[in-house]
Amino acid sequence: MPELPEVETIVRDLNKKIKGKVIKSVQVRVPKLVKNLNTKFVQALLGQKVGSVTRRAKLIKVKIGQQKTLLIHLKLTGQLIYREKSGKLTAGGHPIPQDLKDLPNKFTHIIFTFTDESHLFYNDLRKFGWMNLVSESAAEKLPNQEFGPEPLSPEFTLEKFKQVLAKKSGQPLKKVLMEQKNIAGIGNIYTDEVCFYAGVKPTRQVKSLKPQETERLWQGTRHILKSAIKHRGTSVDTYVDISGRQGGYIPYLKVYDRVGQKCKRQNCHGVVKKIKFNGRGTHYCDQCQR
DNA sequence: TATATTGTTACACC
DNA sequence: TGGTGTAACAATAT
Repeated sequence: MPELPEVETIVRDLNKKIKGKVIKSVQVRVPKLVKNLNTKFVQALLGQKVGSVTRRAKLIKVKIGQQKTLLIHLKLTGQLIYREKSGKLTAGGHPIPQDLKDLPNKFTHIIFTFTDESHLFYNDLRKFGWMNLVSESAAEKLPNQEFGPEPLSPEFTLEKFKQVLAKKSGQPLKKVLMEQKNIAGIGNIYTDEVCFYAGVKPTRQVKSLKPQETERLWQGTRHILKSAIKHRGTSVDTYVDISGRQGGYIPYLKVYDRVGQKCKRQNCHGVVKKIKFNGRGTHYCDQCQR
């Protein structure tokens, strides 16, 4: 499921692959995935040149022509897959999920074709994702009302993190870390991983955190997100990059999806537990997380 | 067939 | 009015 590191990986790849290409055709097979869909959606895209691709939280922003931006949210199971004209997937020997070898497949809902006959496929098993074509100015303004600071930006200092926590001192840690208005881009996987890094249970009340724990949470947020980007994200579900390759961060997961397995902390003999908390599957080691 | 899945949002409530 | 907490929602696999 794409969170900040997975979306960042996709954005970087899109910049390499589709920036500068001109849109030749757009096929919308499942209309509900396009917000404000009308005849102008396709019309406004045709013949336009793709500009730079950026990210805000888990939202992908694709500049279209001079004045428009295409917003894309992958939600749980959205995939963007880029394919050259030949249609052959060249992942350099990496394994490709069977259903991605031959596209479009039954989960392909939107298809962009560029003038060089390359394609960008939007696949979505659950159909929870969406895209929306908006004016560039709207794209610049809107996200800043919806999202807190980017955790990897220079503005996300320890002081800033403390301020965010101070406003939510009565809430449980996990809830605060996952709320996009507080900090942008962290989802269920990386929340659990950050809490493990800091040696703190995700269920802790924010106001109970000691200064040292707060600092480790801040460090952990930055360290883990950076590391996950370096390894091109985590594929626990359907996530793949735009070439169909899975992310390489799975071996580095300490608690997420490791229920019943031995704690990876040195000298800790605990076993990873899984509970339902804040409505979500939550993983931690109760030996070394306090 | 019931259930789990998760990011987002609608909505009830104080 | 605004903050908060809960439930609903999307569709599918198992």
